[in-house]
Amino acid sequence: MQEKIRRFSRKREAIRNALAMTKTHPDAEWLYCAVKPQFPDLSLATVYRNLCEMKKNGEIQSVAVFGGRERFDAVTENHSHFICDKCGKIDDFDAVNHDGSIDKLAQEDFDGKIVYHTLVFHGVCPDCLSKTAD
Amino acid sequence: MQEKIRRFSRKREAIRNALAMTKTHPDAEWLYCAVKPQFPDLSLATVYRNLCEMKKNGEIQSVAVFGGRERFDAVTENHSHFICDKCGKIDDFDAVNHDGSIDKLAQEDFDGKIVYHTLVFHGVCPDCLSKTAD
DNA sequence: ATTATAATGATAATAATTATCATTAGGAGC
DNA sequence: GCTCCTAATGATAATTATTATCATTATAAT
Repeated sequence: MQEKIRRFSRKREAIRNALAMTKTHPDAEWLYCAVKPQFPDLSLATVYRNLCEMKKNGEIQSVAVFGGRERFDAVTENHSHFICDKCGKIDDFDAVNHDGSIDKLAQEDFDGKIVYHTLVFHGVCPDCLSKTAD
Repeated sequence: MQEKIRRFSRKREAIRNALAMTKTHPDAEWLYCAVKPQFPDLSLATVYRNLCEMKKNGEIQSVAVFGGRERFDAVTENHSHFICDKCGKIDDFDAVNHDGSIDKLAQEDFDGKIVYHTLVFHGVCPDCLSKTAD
């Protein structure tokens, strides 16, 4: 089967850039709203399509699913995340150092193939903590 | 507000046991099918309700979401997982040793509250690898 | 400019999960 | 045992994120 040739798309670029520019690890709808002003004829389906494709290509990664919504990250280098289970905020979490070596370690004595890993800390963020202090 | 008293429920027990007895890290529907023979009047809603509640209580944990379905684990002690991105199989993955100490490490210099973490390796399982070998 | 087809918009379809509400059952008190 | 309160449930409708469909548009090679 012939490999599909990939064409340039200004909307895909805009979606990619919007994702790269935020640290909120947004979902599809957030990105739709972010790019919509620049391309008023943007369709939500296009956002989903491109996110799915860029993810398959390894250009972006899926960080977590919160409240049934998939959340994305333009940074594909190894880094861990913190997710607040109260408000759903997701932050990069570099306090715990871990690089690709953990994948190599996992690969030893394993017959399958390790491609990547996710390390996600769950808890309550500072903001929600102070609100809960009743 | 009065704390809701929790009553015993034989169906909840059956769901919990079905989850404890498998190593497949199943989703709600799988558990529904597993418990249905024992309780023919079981409703899928009951499975969802109890999974949600036991998760909130910390009795079980959610391991990952694959193909839009949430997958559960009765084991709440720290252990990592491997998920095959081809077939969705999820296995315990103890090759990489990590205990609760990583949470303590993460907690240092962090103003929020760390509750737990998930470490999930993604890749292709041995079975799918051999099938792909064309 | 012509042409092939990748990408898109609009929307219908799908599917997992949640909400609703009338009914059933756990368990405390008698 | 029986009564009562209400947690738990079954059946099903509603919600909602995501995916599929298909006619139209845009990319880029010639």
